[in-house]
Parts: sequence; C-alpha cells; structure tokens
Amino acid sequence: MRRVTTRSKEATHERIVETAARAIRRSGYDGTSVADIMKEAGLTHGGFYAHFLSREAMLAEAADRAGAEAVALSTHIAATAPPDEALQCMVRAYLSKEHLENAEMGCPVAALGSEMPRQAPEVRKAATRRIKEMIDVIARQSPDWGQPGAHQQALVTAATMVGTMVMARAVDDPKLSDALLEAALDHLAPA
Amino acid sequence: MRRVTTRSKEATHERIVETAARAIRRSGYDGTSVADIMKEAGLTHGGFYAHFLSREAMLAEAADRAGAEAVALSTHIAATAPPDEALQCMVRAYLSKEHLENAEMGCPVAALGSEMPRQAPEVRKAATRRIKEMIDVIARQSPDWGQPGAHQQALVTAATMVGTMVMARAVDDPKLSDALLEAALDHLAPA
DNA sequence: AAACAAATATGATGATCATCATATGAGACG
DNA sequence: CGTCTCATATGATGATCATCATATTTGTTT
Repeated sequence: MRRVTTRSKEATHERIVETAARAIRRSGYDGTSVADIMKEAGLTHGGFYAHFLSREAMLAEAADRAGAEAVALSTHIAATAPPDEALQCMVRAYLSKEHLENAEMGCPVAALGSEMPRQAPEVRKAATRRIKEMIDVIARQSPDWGQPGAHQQALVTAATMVGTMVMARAVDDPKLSDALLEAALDHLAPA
Repeated sequence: MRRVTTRSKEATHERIVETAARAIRRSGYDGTSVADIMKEAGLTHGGFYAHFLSREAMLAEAADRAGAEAVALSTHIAATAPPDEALQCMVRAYLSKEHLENAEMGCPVAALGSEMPRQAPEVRKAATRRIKEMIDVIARQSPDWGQPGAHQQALVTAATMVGTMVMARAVDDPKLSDALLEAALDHLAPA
C-alpha cells in the first residue's frame, strides 16, 4: 500500500483526530479501537503511536474536537438567525430528526454523556471546557442576557436538550422518539 | 473453592442479574465483562452459559432489572409523599447529591442512556418498556393528570431530569455539577 | 454409604485489543 | 542519480474477551 501523495505528519494527525471525533460519537469511547480509527483514516494501526502518546491522549483530542465543532455550529446558527429567534433556531436544529439520526456528526454530550464519568481526566477536562462554552452560547441568546437568571436558565435549557436527545435515541419506538422531540420543542421553542 | 451453602439455580441466576444490574450502571455495557460479573457474584466465569443464552441476553435481563428497580423506587417515593408534593419529592430525590454519586444504584437512563442506541434489540426493548413506565409514573403526579398536556409535560420533565444528571456526572467541575442540579431543581421543584 | 443428577469450576480456543520494535519506501537534498 | 531522514507499514507480544467442552463437587436418593 502506497501513500497517494505527500502528506505532512500534522495533516495526518489532523485526519486521525477528525476520524476519531466521528468514530467515538458513532461507537462510543469503549467501542472505538485504535485499529478501527486508523483503518477508517486510511492508515495501518502501527503508525498510531508516532502521533499520540496513548489511546487516551487521542480520545482527549477527539473529544475536544467534537466539542469544538458543536460549539462552532451552534454559534453559526445563532449568528445567522433573525436576531430575536436565535435561541429558537438553535433548539430546533438540536431537536431535529437530522440530529437524532446523525449522532456521529452531532452533539458529543448526547452521544457520549453517560460514558464521560469513566473517561480519563484529560478527556473529561476537554469535555467540561466545551460544555461550558456551549452553555455560554445558549445563555447569550436569552432575551435577558446578563441578568442573574439567564445563566441558570441556560443550564436547564441545555440539560433538557441533551436529555431529550439521549432518550429519543435510546428508545426503540420511533413514536416515542417523535413525542419526546415534539414535547421539548413545544416547551423550549414554542411556535 | 466450595459453595458455602446449597443454592438453587434460580437464586444464583437472580444473584447474577442483580450483580449485573449494578455493574452495567457503574462500568457501562461495554465496560462490563462476563468474567467481571461472575467474579463479583462470587462465581467463576465458566458457569455463565448455564444461566444465559448469551452475554446479550444477560444484559437485557440486567437492564430490565435496573429499570424495574428505578420505577419501583419512584413509585414508592410518590406513594409515601404528601399528596400534593409527590412530583417535587421525586424530582428532589432524582436531582440529589446521593443520586449523582451513586450511579450504580440509580437511574439506568442517566447511567447508560448514550450507550443504548448500540445495544442489542432485546436490551433496547426492555429499556424502552421501563422508560415508558417511568414516564407514566411522572405523568400521574401532575396536578392535571388526564388532561391532554400532562403526558407531554411528563416527557419534558423526564428529559430534563435525565439530561441534568448526565451532564452533572459528565463534567469534572463539582461547582458546575452543583449549579446544574440547583438550576433544574429551581425549575422543576421550586421551593 | 454409594451412586446419581444437577450446579458450578477448570481450562482451552480463537478473536480482538493496546502497545511497541523494526522494516520499508517516499520525498528531499546533495 | 544516490543517499539520508522521516512517515508509515509489517509484524509481534501479552492481555483480555466471549464462548464452550469437560471435570469436579454438592445435595439427594437409594
């Protein structure tokens, strides 16, 4: 097997992290092996440790990447929405069928939340930082941003969105999934 | 190693399921091996397949058991609370520090939610049934039980509780965990 | 007490895993 | 064109895993 073209080590590292950021959301931390990721990135398993100190270090980078992408997407949605509908647009994108069916590209908290408590400190640290960023993005869309209750309200909104998506993906009854999304939409972003 | 006393096969089966119901909430589906569970139940790994057709079949029983226990506990809390405070009592028990720190004995949706989409059909089926039961328990505590919006409201309440617990356990910052619990308590069970 | 049946233990198999040592081959530079 | 360096590949190691075949032990029956 021959390298198709010259690639700097950094570009390859980048590609592995990007691949891993998708793989962990699809298969979970425990369900993602080093060999899986390398193969999906078009490489063999052996070169892995030229790029990362350990599997855990790679998971930390992947989790950070997934979180950064989610924050960036939310920020973009808020920025391009009509000024008084930013929060509604974010909530509607989050609680959409596309997000339900595309965990691999979606919110890493919904995809990996219940696995987080068992992860290495470096993984949890990166995740916590991104979660705080996400909460801030939500808080900034509140009509009373800056007032005392806005941040508290953002915590509840974030938790409701995450819990709804986790439950809607967990159950095997599409009707219940729909009902969960609809109920949360009515609650968080009334028509 | 000698069995201490006579035990019927059914009692041993029971003990394995009970052990597994705790183990999966502590270590996740993927993080729990057959040998782990058998050792924790005081047995060796070899006898496992005298009790279960497969590892997956055992996980389904364990998930069902964990869900049944959670439903039973919630029902009990609601039944023994002052009549007009049943929902508040349930929410306060759920969003407590004891629950935060005792995933192994707590809500299986919060402990395993994001691993559910990848589980065997039998596991998801059992979990879905128990989740529906739990939503019904919540809906019954609503002041307007029976009216059209009560069930919808129960879906949102359940999702908010689950999401809050998942996030509070995920982050490595105890201040943020506290803030999440407090914000959801204020929202769902105001003092 | 001897023998049987059922429950559990011992041990093996082949697969998969993280990690590492070493080989190969491609681009850069003389 | 030849050589050197570095990114990646090949292959090995020891651990862990689910599953199963077989041995052992226990409680029971005679």
